[in-house]
This record gives sequence, structure tokens and C-alpha cells, in this order.
Amino acid sequence: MPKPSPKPAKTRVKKPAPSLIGTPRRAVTSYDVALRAGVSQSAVSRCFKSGASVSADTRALVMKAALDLNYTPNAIARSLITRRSNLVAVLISNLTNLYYPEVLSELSHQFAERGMRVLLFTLPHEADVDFLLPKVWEYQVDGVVAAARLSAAQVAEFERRHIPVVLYNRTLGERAVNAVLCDQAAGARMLVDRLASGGAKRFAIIAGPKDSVVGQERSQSARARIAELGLAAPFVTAGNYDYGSGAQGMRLIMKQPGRTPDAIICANDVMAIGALDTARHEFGLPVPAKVSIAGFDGVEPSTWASYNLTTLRQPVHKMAMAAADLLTSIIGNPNSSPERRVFSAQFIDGGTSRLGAKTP
Amino acid sequence: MPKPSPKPAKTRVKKPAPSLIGTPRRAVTSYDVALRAGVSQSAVSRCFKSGASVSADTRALVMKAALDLNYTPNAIARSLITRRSNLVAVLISNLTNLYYPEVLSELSHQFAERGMRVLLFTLPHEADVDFLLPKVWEYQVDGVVAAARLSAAQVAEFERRHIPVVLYNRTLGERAVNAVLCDQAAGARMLVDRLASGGAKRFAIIAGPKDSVVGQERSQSARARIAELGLAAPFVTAGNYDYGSGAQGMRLIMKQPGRTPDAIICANDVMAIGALDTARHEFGLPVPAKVSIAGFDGVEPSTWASYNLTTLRQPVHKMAMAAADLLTSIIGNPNSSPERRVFSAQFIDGGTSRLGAKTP
DNA sequence: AAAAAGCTTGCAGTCGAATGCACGATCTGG
DNA sequence: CCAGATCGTGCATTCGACTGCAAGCTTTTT
Repeated sequence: MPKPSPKPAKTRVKKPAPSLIGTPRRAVTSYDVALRAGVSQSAVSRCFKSGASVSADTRALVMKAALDLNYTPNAIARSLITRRSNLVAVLISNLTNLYYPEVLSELSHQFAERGMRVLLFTLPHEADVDFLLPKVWEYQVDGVVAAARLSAAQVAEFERRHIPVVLYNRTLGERAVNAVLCDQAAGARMLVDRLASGGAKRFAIIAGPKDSVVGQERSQSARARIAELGLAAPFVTAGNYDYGSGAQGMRLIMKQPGRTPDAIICANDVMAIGALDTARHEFGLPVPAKVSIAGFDGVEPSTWASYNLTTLRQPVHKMAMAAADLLTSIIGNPNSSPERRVFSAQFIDGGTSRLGAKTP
Repeated sequence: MPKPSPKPAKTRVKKPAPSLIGTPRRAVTSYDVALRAGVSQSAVSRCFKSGASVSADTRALVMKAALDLNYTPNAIARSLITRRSNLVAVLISNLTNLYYPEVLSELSHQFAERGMRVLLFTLPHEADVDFLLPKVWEYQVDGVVAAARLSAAQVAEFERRHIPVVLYNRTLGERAVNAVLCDQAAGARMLVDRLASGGAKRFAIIAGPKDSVVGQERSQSARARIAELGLAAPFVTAGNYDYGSGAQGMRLIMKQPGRTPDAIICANDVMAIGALDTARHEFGLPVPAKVSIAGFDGVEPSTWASYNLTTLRQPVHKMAMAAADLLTSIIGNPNSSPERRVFSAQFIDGGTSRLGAKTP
């Protein structure tokens, strides 16, 4: 009987030739644990997954072995197969902004509670986003919280890749996006009202940079409300959200012809503090006797005794929690429709403004 | 003829049955690119690795296909095989400390420049480290920068797992560890000298928390130098590095019997600012006329006009760069022996102290 | 006591990229 | 014009954990 003609000489000797490609060192794997516990690798895997079907005996054996060997599951390998990295990218423009560290800290805690980790992406300059995004994609993050300026195209790109994005304190015009916001407009209008009913007639504004949506909203709303009240249009100068900008803004304001303003609204606290210091120490202007100064955000230094700033405090804790909630809910349910969660700022009646009653 | 007793029915039909386990969505892989470019997956892989052997033609084809499909290499898959995640864990106690955001920001930039990403681990309370570490291991980070208190045992555990650790502003007694430090002792002694030669005779200290090595070093060195100069032992109270602690410390100091001190050294700037505000606004004490106040760190608010604090500024930028350098060098060369890089603080002669000449 | 329904468990095949090896194509030199 | 060197490429295997499937055991039901 003719031997069945051998398949075209599959001479492959199944020679595996172990390579251990990267080999900086071999760590303890689930196989090692399985070997020691006398079970299969799958059993080990199941022991580290809640809700899996394992007998108490097996589990005990495995856990003992795991402990003996100091085994920790490899999240990288897990992510590869489950397609869930439990990584969240947080994009932040500049951490030196004093407001953002608070946000980041809250976000980190919130995500940690949900079993996720924060992969940090800081942007040296706003322009670098496009350069950064490929790195975000590489890491297969489950979601993104963006406290940095993203263009509509950039957000669309995330959508195309099915990566959920939550914008923090940012929107994209009328485009439907997930966002956690603080109602800047309402805050700004309220601030103007309170200042006006406290007697303010000549406003000035130290606005944020042009490309800051939040900053624009703050200053635009203030201007709108000032106009509505029939007061003179304020002198407006733009700053960069830092102390120096506030100081510089103050100097510009003082250089203007005519009477000096009696109320200065700054687009954030740090600029307000810069303006305040400059008014007091450089121009000897008593605040709030001669001029009221107010800011936005409610960062910690605004509460310090030397400042005790009038400001609109953002509920950072609540907002971060909302961002984390929103993002995890989208991750769990990818087809949910975009949602905005809007919070209102809390008016802090500090000592740097003469304010009228709450309802003018 | 008896049929040969069948082997335990190895009826396995090699039925693969595709599963796509996690399937939140399938992304573009190197296979897709290979298919479109008409090459093998390995060719694609090689195109994304610098130094690999690929012809210009192939590379062009692949790059075109990759661009068309919007392909981004999967860092997770890469990490699994190369055993390099390009992830660095940064452990930070509390980001609300004002000093740490600067550090984190610098670290993030420095690592980004080296092609690595920061995985952030914040500790709500110092005690949580043990709870956190397994999470660090899970992610197979290539290294760790710890700006948080780590015990010798914890550092040893990292060593056992061959994960390089660089301590930031921390040491472990005489244990050989990689660390980037600022010479607190020298700074503290210099500060005492300058204050003493400016006429200070009665010192007080608002120290850091007991478990802060840096804080202890600052206050201990100051005490030692005060003793060396033959001055009375200072009243010492401990704070928690925050504004409130500084304020509270000031109140305690004022409550002490006898003459009030003429120089107060605080273990960080924020406490110094708290003390300063309290001295001025609560006790009407002119600073520096009646009392000198100084801090440590050189955080941004210490430079603001209302404070203009005398302080010892840490070279954060240089230190972060050193930490990143050191860590990457250890990762590249795992058997290098532990190294300490020590920087010296820069004396900032602010307006809150009466200081003598540089060389007393 | 046999059948039906549960539990556990191991097998083997994923996930996506990197790479040792060997074959084939191209180039060089004699 | 062919041997030998060089370069480029594809094949198959690997990293470590997850999971569908079916087999083996146990328990329950009738």
C-alpha cells in the first residue's frame, strides 16, 4: 500500500528557538503561578477576575502560590486581549496655572476610585496638540479628559477612533460633545450686577487670551451685562492668565486717559491678584475703597488674608467627579448621546469689592 | 483485526471559532496596513522602527497605506513583546501642595522629550502607598519617580522587581538609592547665618510634619546652626505644609511667654505665607521691622508683591531634568550603581527678613 | 438508579507588534 | 559570467493573560 504522498515536504521541524526578544528581565507570570499551584494557567487567570467560576479550593491554592511568588497580573497583556487599558488620558495645557493642579488632583483621585489610571499629557504650548495626539492613540486609552484647547477636527478624530472624550471647561460651539462646564456667563453677569449695585460705574476688564473659550465667555458676558445696564463700555485688555499679565493690565488701565475705573474684572484669580498687588503697591490705590477688583476660579491663594479676593469659585471637586462619572459612563455605554453637565460658580464675597445686595 | 485502541478520542477538529473577546471595536492594525500596501506584517512593523532594514520603496508604500488607514502602532502590543512600556510612574503625595505641580509639570515635559509618558499616582494620604504599589507593578512601568514617602521595604520591593526608582527630594538614611536632592541642610544653615548677622537673636521655627524627611532636615539643621551660634533654642511647632498650619503656628508662637521672636523660619513657603499674613493682619506685627519671616521652596506666590518672601528656592527645573536623566540612564543600564544628585538652593533675598551680609 | 442539570477545569486559540531565521534578489568583484 | 557578499523580505513564533468550548465531575431531579 503506497504511503500517502507526503504533503509538499513540510520539513519545518517546529524548531521554536526561544528568543525572549526584549528580555530586560523575566517577571513572574501566570504560568509560574499555575505550575506552583498545580493548576492550569486559565485557572490562575480566572482567580484574578471577579465573577469567574473557580472553586474555593483552587482559588486558595492559586492565591497562596501567587503570594509566594509575588505575582502581579500584567496589565499590558490583559489590555491587549480585553481591549481595555483602564488608562485615561488627561490633557492639560499648563500645570503652572494653579487652577489646573487642583483639577488634575481631583481627576486622579476620582479615576483611581473607578479603577483607572491617569496618563498625563501636558502641552508646553497650545499649538502642540496635533503633535501629541498620536501619542494618545498609541496607548489605547479608554477615554480622554481634555482640559486643553481641542479643535473640532481633533475631537472628530477621537470620535472616528471611538475614543470617548470629555471636555473640561471647554465647548465646541454648538457641536454636540461631552463636556463638564461651569456657567461662566451667569457668573460674569451676576458679578457685574453686584458690582454695579455696589456703586460701580466705570468698569475695566482684564480678559483672558483670545483663544481661551472660558476667558472669552467671562469677558464677553461681563461686557454684555455692562451694556445692558446702560453703563459706559469698559476698557478691555487681554492677559495671559498669569500674575505678570494682571500687573501689566493694571498698568495699562492706569495709563488710560480720563478717570480711573472703579471696578476691574479679571478673567482669572491670578491676574486679579496681579492687578490687586499692582494697584496697592505700585499705584497706592486702596482696594476696595477706590477700586473694586474681582477674579474667577477661587484658587487657594485667593483666600489668603492679604488678598481675600472677590471671585467666582468653581466647584472643582464636583466638576472633576462629574467628568470622571461621565467618562466612565460613556466607556461603559459607547452609544450614549453627548451630554453637557453644567455647574454654577459660587460667588465669594471677598474684601476686594464693594458689592450691592444680592438682588439688585 | 482489533482496531488500535483509539487514543482518548482526540477529536479536536482544529476549529478556531473566532472570538474577538473584548471587542469594543476593532482598530486598524499592522495587518490591515500590510494588506493594503501589499507587503507582510513584518515589513510594516519594521517601517515603524528606526534603524530597521527596509527599502525606500517598501517604506513609501507602507507609509502611504498607514496614512490612508490612519494607522497608529499599538503601544500595548509593542510593550508586551519588547518588555518596555515607555511608561514612568510618578508618585506624588499631594498635588495641592503648590510645589509639586511645578515638579510634575517639569517631569512630564522632561519625560516627553525622552519619548516616555507619565502615569500619575497621587496619594490621598501618605499611608496609602502600600495599597498603591501593586497598581504600579501591574502597568509594567519602566521606572518610577517618587516624590512621596517610600519606606526602605517598599524601595527594596521595587529593586526585587528590577524597577528603577529615583527618589525626588527624599532619601532613605544611608541606604544606597538613586535620588535627586536639594541640599536643605546647607540652605537652612545659611538662612540662620544671614538672619543672625542681620540681628536676629530669638528664633522660632514652624517645622514640617514629623514624617517629612525634607521638613525635618530643614528644621533640624536650622536648630543645629542656632545652637552653634550660641543663641537660645528656638520655639518649635510643627505644621502640615499648608497655609492654615502657618497661621496656626504663628498664633502659637505669639502665645508663648516672654518676648516674641525676631525671626521665624518656616519649613515651606506656604506656611511662611500663612505666618506672614497672620503676623501682619491678625497681630499687626510689621514684617520685617519687628520680625523676620522666611520659607523654603520658592513657589510662585512667594514672589508676589504682597509677600516678596525671603526663601530658599529649589532649582525645580534642573532637579526634574536630573531625575529624568538619571532614571533613563538607569533604565538603559540596569546595573549601574545608585547615584545621588544634589543641588543647592538659591537664596532669595526677599523683603520679609532683615539679613546681614553674605559672609557673616 | 438513571437522567438531567450544574460546576470546574483544561485546552487551545486569540489580541497586535517585534524579530530570528532563511530564502531570494541584487550587487560586487574577479 | 559566476561566486560571494549584501540587502530586503516573509514566515512563524513570541510576549502574558483571557475566554469559548467541551470534557469531567458533582449534584439534583424524577
